[in-house]
Amino acid sequence: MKLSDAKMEFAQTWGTIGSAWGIPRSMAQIHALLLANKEALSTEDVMETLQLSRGNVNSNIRELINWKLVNKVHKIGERREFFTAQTDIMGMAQNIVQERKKRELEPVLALLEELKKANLKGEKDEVEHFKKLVKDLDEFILQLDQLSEIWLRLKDNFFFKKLIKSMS
Amino acid sequence: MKLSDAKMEFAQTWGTIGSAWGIPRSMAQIHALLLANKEALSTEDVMETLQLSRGNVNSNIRELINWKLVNKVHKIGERREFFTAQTDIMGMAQNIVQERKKRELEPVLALLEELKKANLKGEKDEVEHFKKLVKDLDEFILQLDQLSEIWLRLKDNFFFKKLIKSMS
DNA sequence: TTAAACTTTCAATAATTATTGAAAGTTTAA
DNA sequence: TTAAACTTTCAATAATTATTGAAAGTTTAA
Repeated sequence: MKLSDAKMEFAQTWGTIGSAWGIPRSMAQIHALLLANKEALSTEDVMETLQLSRGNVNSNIRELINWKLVNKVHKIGERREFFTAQTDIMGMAQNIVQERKKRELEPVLALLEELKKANLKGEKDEVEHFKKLVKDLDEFILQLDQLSEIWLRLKDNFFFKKLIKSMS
Repeated sequence: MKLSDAKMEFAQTWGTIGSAWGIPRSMAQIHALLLANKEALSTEDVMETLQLSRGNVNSNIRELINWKLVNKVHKIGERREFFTAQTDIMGMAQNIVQERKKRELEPVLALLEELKKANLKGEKDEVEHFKKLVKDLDEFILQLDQLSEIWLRLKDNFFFKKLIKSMS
């Protein structure tokens, strides 16, 4: 199998998975392509390989940079910019989790806060049920936060890793 | 604030969050509505409250049942079926994780397996880089599995919870 | 059986989201 | 300065995904 074919297949699959998780297909593809290449690529390289338009590649790369998944690289003697993906996979996952937390967890927390404060008018049983739901969701999100702490530890704490394993 | 308004707002927000995570908006809305209601609701109830068509509500409820997030309820003396959401939030999260694992993790594993076996032809450095990527992703997925183990423990192991906390 | 009550399916359509690519903007070298 | 090299923007359009609702299917009670 040719390396370039392997790269393409990887980019394709990554794209499909990504779009199942609400990440734009071409953003995921570009990310995969940069992950798969040791050398930094230019916008033009990416356009050609993945058959995407300039605008698309340009804005998706910028978005990937926002997510801290991709870095700019300056090559001496070259005008245009090149890009590489963060190769530390655990760090990558960390960044994705952080970004999504910021984007999606915060609105939920705001809503829960509002609903907790509200003085709800309605049938007693139903009000109780709803209040419990809000409380449970709040606890749930707290646990998510705890879990992301563990995740951070797993990344670089070998002892902790072993501990987890031994408890399984 | 009227309880019914709180419910609607909750359903709306849940729908928005859901769709950011690749879950169809109306599926998430229906789920939220059922979560918010103590009493089981009929297809008709949901249609009316969320202003959705019969077909939409019907198939999304079936999908929610597939995900084990919603249960059928038979009311005596009633022909039609009623539905409630699983109220155990941790169990709910568990089910969501499991379902997505099945749907999206498995295809990645299959791809990685294939790429690991492949005899890649190409420039040495680049091949090495790519092989490392495949290996790293494999390890990463292993860790995700471990994490889901921890998640299971967090759900009902108070001691373990404390342990984690004490290490923070 | 039958017919009313209810559920499911699925082709047509609407709504949303991603993509294009030309034009405008910016940077650099000379 | 200028003009070539490069990047960014954004309105138009394409592609995808969700939704509708009527028709077909199924179940139940009598």
